[in-house]
Amino acid sequence: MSKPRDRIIMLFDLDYFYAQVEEIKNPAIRNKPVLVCVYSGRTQNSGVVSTANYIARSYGVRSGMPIVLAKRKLKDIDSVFLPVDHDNYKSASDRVMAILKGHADTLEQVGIDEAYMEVTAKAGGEYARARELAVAAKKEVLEREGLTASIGIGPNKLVAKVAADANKPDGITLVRPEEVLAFLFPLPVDRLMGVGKKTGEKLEAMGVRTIGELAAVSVQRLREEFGDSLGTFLHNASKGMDEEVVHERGDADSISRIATLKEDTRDLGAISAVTDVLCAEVHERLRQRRLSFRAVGVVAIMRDLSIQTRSKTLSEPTDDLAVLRRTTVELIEKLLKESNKYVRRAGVKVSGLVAEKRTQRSLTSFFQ
DNA sequence: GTATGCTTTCGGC
DNA sequence: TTACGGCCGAAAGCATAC
Repeated sequence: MSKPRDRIIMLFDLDYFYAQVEEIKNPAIRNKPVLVCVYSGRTQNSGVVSTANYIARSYGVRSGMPIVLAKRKLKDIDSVFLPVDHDNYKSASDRVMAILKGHADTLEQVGIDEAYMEVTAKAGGEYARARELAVAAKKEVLEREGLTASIGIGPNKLVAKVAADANKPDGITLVRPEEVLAFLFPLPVDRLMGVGKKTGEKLEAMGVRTIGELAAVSVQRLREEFGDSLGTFLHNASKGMDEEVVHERGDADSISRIATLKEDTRDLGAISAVTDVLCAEVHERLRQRRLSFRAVGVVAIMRDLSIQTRSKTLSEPTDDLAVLRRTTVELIEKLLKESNKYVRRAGVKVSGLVAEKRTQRSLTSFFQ
């Protein structure tokens, strides 16, 4: 068994990304609360805040907050509400990621505004040099794109991620291996990636609030409470141990579209009318990437915001829009049969994506 | 028992 | 007091094959 060499990993995280891109596009809004929103189209202000700048956050506005609630928090404050402009954010993101590649051994983009950077070789294994790389990356992104970012540096992805969150916006946080425990222990457990609402509440009930308190619980106890997988993960994470490798990611391996219905309904025809459009949009994206799909999934977000999904794997891949539509309707029908709730939003997803083979047309269809 | 595949849920951004 | 998007990947949970 060979011992893996010590790694140095950075997490690069663009600050309040969508809102920051909007500030660059229109600098006049920079000194006001800026909220980039997803408008669902159901009523004038139905939808949620996707990203808010730090001025808006100082009034209590948060990502995922209903727009109407954000409006209430900003009553009588001169604020800017903008709809998402995904194409613009994507092109800014692409340019930033291209810059980051030049500062890393390996770049793993996560979402539109974050990337893990393995810098072990580039930094020669030295944290002081890793910091210089972080400074250089931030400088180049600021000079070329006008965007600030926050960076965490540590011995693995888990520590790098927590470190990046420790000093935002426009910060660099470096945690050397010998500093990991002192850095993590005072922090609340939910700062660990993988500890969300559910796990956080369960830990709270066990009297565990901080990462240090989590580290004091035996791995046996954690495995009893959370199962082998999550229990082992929590134990390792509490001590800042993580072996996840930084790997470049290819294109997404699923394509999905979802939309909010004009009104809640259980009518198959009304829902199909919407999913037919979503299917066509998914199909267009498949066509652009020259892909066939082998699995189809539907999702329904019900009136009470609970989520139901159904999916079906086909016997062989296809690129046929009619098959996509038919399968979607079939799955929605099944879902409605198995739930009595009203549907608020409906979505379609294809997965099992494979490079399109030359479509083998049957003799009958060939002669038709 | 282990490996693999499929469906559904969870949760980050 | 309520309020409420659109993506994505990972993992859980279960079934089947060997």
